[in-house]
Amino acid sequence: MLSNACKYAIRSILYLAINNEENKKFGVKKIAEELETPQPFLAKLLQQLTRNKLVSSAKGPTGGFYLDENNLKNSVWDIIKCIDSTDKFDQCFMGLSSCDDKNPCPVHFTVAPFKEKLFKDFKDKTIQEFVDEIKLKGRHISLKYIID
Amino acid sequence: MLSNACKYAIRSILYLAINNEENKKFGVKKIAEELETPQPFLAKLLQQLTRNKLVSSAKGPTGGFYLDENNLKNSVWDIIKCIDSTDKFDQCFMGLSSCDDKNPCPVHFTVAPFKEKLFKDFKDKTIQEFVDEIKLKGRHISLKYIID
DNA sequence: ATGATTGAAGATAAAAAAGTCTTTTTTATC
DNA sequence: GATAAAAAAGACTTTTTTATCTTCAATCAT
Repeated sequence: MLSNACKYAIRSILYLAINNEENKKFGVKKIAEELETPQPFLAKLLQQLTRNKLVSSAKGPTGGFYLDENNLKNSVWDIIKCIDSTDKFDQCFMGLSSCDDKNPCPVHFTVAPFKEKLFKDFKDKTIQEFVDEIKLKGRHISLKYIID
Repeated sequence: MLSNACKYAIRSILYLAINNEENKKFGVKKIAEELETPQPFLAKLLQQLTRNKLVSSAKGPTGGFYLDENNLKNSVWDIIKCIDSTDKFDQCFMGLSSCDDKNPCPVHFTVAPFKEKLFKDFKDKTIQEFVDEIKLKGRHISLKYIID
């Protein structure tokens, strides 16, 4: 459903949001290591996110990526729009060009409520709200410090 | 989640199952037209399905593809295994290499029950049972004769 | 000032997925 | 038997996705 690129992008932004502190920035190297993603590929993605104002950046030593107040007001949906385009979410699981409650594919009524829930997570919440919930509920977006 | 190839394959088999009649066979051209899929691409897929005994075929004039009794005992899951491999279903929606109830990604508890339901549809039912339900409940797998 | 560090940008490469084309083989029918 | 219709097989092409590499620009620290 989501491309690798988009997964990396979402997790990067969540990583920045979770570790967000006044004047703290993170280099590509650090982020790529934490999330276990290919570094140069992630660099390109962060550039794209920065161009689209989903992430903030500073060059030079002590530079890096971070989220400002406005960045935190975006949604996960905005990230998907930026990297993947959201077409896939409208498309039928079975590949029918038209699939809805009236003319449902065999799994339509399994997929539809799932999409509804995802939309609630991705569209309605800001990044800030999203990570507040992540922290509250103990979700994770990196694999480096898993409790087993 | 499913590749185009796999969607075409599933819908082809469902098409054959729905229209299954003693001694009735369907050529690639017919199936591709009905399902609105690229014909030569579908031909390759049907070959692959035939090699793997998910579909039966007969060459020569009056030949074509059809499902025999054994073919109807397979599941949609078998088709997915044949065309796509089922790895994607085990993978985390966010791309984490380990994501489960203990160490869940932010959308794990949204995705997990959805997968459960899909598995019930795809793993537990035979093609025959699947299409019986399709007929009973009025689902569709082609787009050509949609009631609007 | 200047050099080290970090992001920005663009070109390029590799791999996977999607799709096409051509030739061969089988077989029913005339 | 010849012919035509259909699947089988394999090579080939195109597009998309994923990933890398190299050069340039900015800027902090000394």
